[in-house]
Amino acid sequence: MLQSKLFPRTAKEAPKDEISANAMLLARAGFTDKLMAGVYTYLPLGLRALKKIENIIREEMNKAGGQEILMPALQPKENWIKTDRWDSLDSLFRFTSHYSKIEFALGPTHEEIVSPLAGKFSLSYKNLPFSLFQIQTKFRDEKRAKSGILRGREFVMKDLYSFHADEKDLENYYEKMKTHYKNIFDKCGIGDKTHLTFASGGTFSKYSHEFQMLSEAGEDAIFLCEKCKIAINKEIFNEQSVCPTCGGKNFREEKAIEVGNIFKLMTKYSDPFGLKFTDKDGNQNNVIMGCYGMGLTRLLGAIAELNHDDKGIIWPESVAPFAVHLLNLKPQISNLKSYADKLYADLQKTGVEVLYDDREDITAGEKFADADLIGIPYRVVVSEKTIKEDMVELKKRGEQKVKLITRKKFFALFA
RNA sequence: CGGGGCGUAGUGCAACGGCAGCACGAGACGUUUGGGACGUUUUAAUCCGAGUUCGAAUCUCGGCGCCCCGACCA
Repeated sequence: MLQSKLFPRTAKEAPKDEISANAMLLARAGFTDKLMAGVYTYLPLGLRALKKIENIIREEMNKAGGQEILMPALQPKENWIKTDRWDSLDSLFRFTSHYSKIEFALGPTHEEIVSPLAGKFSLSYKNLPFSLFQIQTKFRDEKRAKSGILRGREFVMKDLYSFHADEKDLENYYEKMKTHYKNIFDKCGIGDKTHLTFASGGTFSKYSHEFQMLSEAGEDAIFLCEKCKIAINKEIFNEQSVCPTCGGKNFREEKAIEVGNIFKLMTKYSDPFGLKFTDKDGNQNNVIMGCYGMGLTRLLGAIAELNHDDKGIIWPESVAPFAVHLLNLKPQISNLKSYADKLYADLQKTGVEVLYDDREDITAGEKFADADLIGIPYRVVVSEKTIKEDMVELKKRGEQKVKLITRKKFFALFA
């Protein structure tokens, strides 16, 4: 991608109404644009990063045996009446068609859709277990949208629903899903900071689990067990201050961002929708369900929140919108231009994603500042200095040292 | 939903009740070019509606919007 054509340009100052680090940096660097409170456009750089996260999640959900589907965001009132959530769920967006007077909801989650969906097809124990997931835009009428993309009224979420013949099978799958979630956070570069957290299970199981990433920007308080590094959330902590995993009693209170959560739904949704299966003996039983959520846009914000300095974002390689930021300090000098153009073309041929700062009449300082702000992992500089020695200058974002290496060595990094 | 703060060029900030100004950005010309360069010049704004006043960006009331704290968040 040529930076001279990249929409939009970066901004020196953050919008005055953004306070949180993720929102200020993502806005300045041109990743996001706010349309209204809690509603954001994902610009080319932001969408690229979001797609990286999406693919990491999709790959892991496929490994978990999930089958990807796409359910409607526009949903009929009746489904929500059946579960009593039409009136009770504050965050449900509801509206009426001007023509037919039919009432609709905008989906904040999809138990009300996926449960009857599964129930449309006669299930036997032979079909179970199976799981369905989607990556889709959700709508929640938040009382208070906040912290940039961390809590939005419209956001992108992965939600997976699993269907089982008995509780034991759900339990097994649920445990496996913890590992898949951990893999995702590891791949996104926040594994070290993200802790499995015991949370209230509601009326159907003792606990649910959250995945909480330590951050001062977080809105949740968790209590981290000093012994096993598993956490329990405030609600649970008030009831019992013993670690459910290791029995430890020493906790450290931390602020954290909830980047995922998983629930055992049991029959809470199969019940109202009559989602049953036929067992070996020909009896009809309720399907046992689990659900597993993860906010992609929130994850993007959390990663930016965790990985930045005063100059900009420091993207993990797995999530960065590009792998290499190629800076030509003086594109108006023709041999520098042809050298950098060739490097750009060769990188692309090798399959390296590269953002090429080919802009003329922009000072070197501004190019460096933009590179720091955008936060692409590898910065490669072409200048009179480097071309003289037929070397490229390489610097990793977040590190101080700059080194001159041969083209060959540089390309070997991406072999 | 309770409390607090704030709405002025594209962005960030000024302006005692009395000519809306500065910087950045964007455009033009020239000089520059390894950490957000310089000169000349052009461009562009008072959230909406009432009220008080000779006169309102400024005061009052209402609305709308945004941010923060809290509550809430299957």
